[in-house]
Amino acid sequence: MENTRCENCIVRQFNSLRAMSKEELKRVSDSKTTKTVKKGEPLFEEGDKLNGVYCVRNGVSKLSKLSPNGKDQIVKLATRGEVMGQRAVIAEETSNLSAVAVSDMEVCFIPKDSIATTLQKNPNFTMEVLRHMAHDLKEADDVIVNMSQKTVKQRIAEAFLYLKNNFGENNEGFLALTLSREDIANVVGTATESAIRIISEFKKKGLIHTSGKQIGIKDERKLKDLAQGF
Amino acid sequence: MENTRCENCIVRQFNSLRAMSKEELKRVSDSKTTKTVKKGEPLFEEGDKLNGVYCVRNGVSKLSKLSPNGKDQIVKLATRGEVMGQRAVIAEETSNLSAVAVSDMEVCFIPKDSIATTLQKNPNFTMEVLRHMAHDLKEADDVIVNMSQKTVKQRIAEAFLYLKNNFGENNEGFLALTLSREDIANVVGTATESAIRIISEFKKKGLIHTSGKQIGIKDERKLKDLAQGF
DNA sequence: CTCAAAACCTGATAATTATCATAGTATTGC
DNA sequence: GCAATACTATGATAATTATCAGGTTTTGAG
Repeated sequence: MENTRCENCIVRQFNSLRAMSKEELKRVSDSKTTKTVKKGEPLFEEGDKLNGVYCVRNGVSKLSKLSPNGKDQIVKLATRGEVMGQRAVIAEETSNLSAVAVSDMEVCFIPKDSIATTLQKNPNFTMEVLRHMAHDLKEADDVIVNMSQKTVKQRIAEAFLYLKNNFGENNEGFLALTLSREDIANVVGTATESAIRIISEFKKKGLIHTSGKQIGIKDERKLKDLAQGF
Repeated sequence: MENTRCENCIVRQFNSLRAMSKEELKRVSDSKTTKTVKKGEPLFEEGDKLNGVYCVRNGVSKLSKLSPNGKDQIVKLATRGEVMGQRAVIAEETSNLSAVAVSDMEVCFIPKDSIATTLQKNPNFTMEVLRHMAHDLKEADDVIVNMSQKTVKQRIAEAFLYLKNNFGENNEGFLALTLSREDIANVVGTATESAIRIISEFKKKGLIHTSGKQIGIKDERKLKDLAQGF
């Protein structure tokens, strides 16, 4: 694998690393390692002590947490440009989430030392990280409200719209990110069978079209209305 | 109202203001204003532009978000030492949450300027804020999992345990923080009637005792088991 | 290619939760 | 003190969601 320098990495534009100085970036670049992770493989597990953060260059990872009843709740999908493990490294705690690739990925592992020293010395960088975390926190609040106040049907409609907005569609009109039915159920927090049933219903009503695992949005207007509760 | 100086305020130990220098603290103290807020009164509303943060000296506030179906979801209860509005001020966004007092409160309003300048100049303070936000984010993840994977019964059991652990009991063995049934329902994300029904059931089973609005924990062991799903 | 495992799908049923209706019980303002 | 108002409580019922059980289809390893 060619070892692209962080200085030239486009992905950096999307995350807090853009607030680093040339020298800081150089140090990060020298200490980082690039890995490929196949779909289905874990990056880290809940409870792991993380020695650094993972910057996503390509692909998507699900961040999930095991609930006492044995089900996995997907809390977030991390894509190109996102930095995973930041929270745990900053709080100096073990990870509260597991990360598993849902598509083939290319990630850069950045040891925590180079992050920690920059955090102490470059207030711009620290502020940038802070802003990102503030954004994540707001999103988490939104998820809490959705989970507790919307029906499964509404949440699934919303999930499809989210997938379209964040990962786009391929040239056949299907969502570019294909999740298994089980993963969809774990995003919205329901039983796999319930998710499948609602997907079938959406298909029957002409809101979506499917082909195997693939799902495409057919009537975005109606899906949006449904997500809002009409 | 006597205007206690931040320098001497014990509450400061619990939040990020403890990372401020003497001079910074002095500036904050000079610019802050102290307010009392009666139970039921709002501190700010969802969508408000906040010109500063609120540091809780006494009392408790609910932080909630209106869902499209018209129900209010309580996302967090902020108590002594907590700083409200931090997220919005840092992200330079309007507040995504409303804050309403659930008991009589005493809060200090700190204009954002004195916060912002300290954020830029004192990396220790920024890091401290970052650590607090990292903690909040983890808690939010936990709430998401609870909301989506646990039953209403489990969530109510958990809420009572949470109230005991975080706000304690009075000398008659009741939870020190008394919430209305509606607020309990809004914490847990269910209909008020459902919450009341389950509270009655818990009482009948000897898990709790009640007197008017007041609730006391009687069998903590069983409540814990229930919250875990046994 | 083949076949076993995994994923998907549907039906029947049970459990959970929301909604509506109604009545009792506190609280509060005048 | 009393009426208006808000809060608490419970029943009846409907809607939502989970679970179990069975198929079918897809996938991937050998």
